[in-house]
Amino acid sequence: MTDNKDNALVLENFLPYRLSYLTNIISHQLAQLYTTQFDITPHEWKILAILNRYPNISAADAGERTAMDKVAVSRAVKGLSEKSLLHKIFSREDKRRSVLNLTGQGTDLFHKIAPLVTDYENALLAILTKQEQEQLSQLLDKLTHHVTTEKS
Amino acid sequence: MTDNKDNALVLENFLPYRLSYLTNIISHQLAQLYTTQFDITPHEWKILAILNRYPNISAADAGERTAMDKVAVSRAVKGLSEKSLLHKIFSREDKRRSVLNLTGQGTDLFHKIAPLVTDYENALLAILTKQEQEQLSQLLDKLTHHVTTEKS
DNA sequence: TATTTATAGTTACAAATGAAACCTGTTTCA
DNA sequence: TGAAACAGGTTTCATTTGTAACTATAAATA
Repeated sequence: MTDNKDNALVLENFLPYRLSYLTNIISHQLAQLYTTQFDITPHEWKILAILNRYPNISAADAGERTAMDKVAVSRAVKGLSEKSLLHKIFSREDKRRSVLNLTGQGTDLFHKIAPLVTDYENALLAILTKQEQEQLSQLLDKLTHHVTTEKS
Repeated sequence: MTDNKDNALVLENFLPYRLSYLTNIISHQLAQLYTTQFDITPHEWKILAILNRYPNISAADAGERTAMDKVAVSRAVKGLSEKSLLHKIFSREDKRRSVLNLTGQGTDLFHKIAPLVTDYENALLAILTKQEQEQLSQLLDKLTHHVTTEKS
């Protein structure tokens, strides 16, 4: 597969670059939606969202589901906890393992932010046809599956 | 089991999240390809690639083409320069403006790294049909155009 | 049981990043 | 002209992030 003449590498046509360019803009715009109005970081928002969806999970579980590393999770949990947005205890069966839950305030905040980000997503999707949305979803699945299962 | 009546925000279905997840993995794998073997950062690699393609451009031009901010460009240029991979002069017409070029060593390094990253891209694309590759390209264009023209 | 190995989470330190201040040189325009 | 505004690039400083070391539990094994 190394049959390329390598000056075929043109950054603006290069798939990883194009993906990264798009993603960075979207992530930044999305973060703007809540960092400006609410005192919460993107990492904290992820944890807030995953705990709304899956209560009672551990920090490790949350990291698994959000693809965040454990240090980032630990810091986000600490931040949310200090703002009284989540409640942490340790499991009685396994005292190493945390059990995380949103507080009432945390749930309230989630419900304030969620419409903002879903509106943003909807605006994005609205420029695609139903068929294109489906294509995009399948392409992302296919690529994600590839890069997560392939080993170097 | 999935009690999510309040709204539709489910992280694992959320387009910006899925995009970001995929992109982060790809960026990381890609960086591994050259950071382990060569003493060069991702920012430096971007500048190396863009200068191979467009010699004699300024730092501002390079930033424009790579979507890097000027501080990141400045540091990458400094790093490459210290490794004798690029040569910087200032324009005679406008002494503020830099004129950047790869050195012989810089060009050599580019030609070592380029096949690695294009092979990676090809392996990614190989799991898609020609038609899917075309779809992906069009979808990225459409989304990118939308998020860059819409004012935030 | 005692010893080692592994897991969950935190902390410490170093490197990367971003925002703003800071040159220096160029343009604008009264 | 000459002050003000602007543009290209660099530096500074505070924040974020990632890697590795560390604490404490739990599981494996011998």
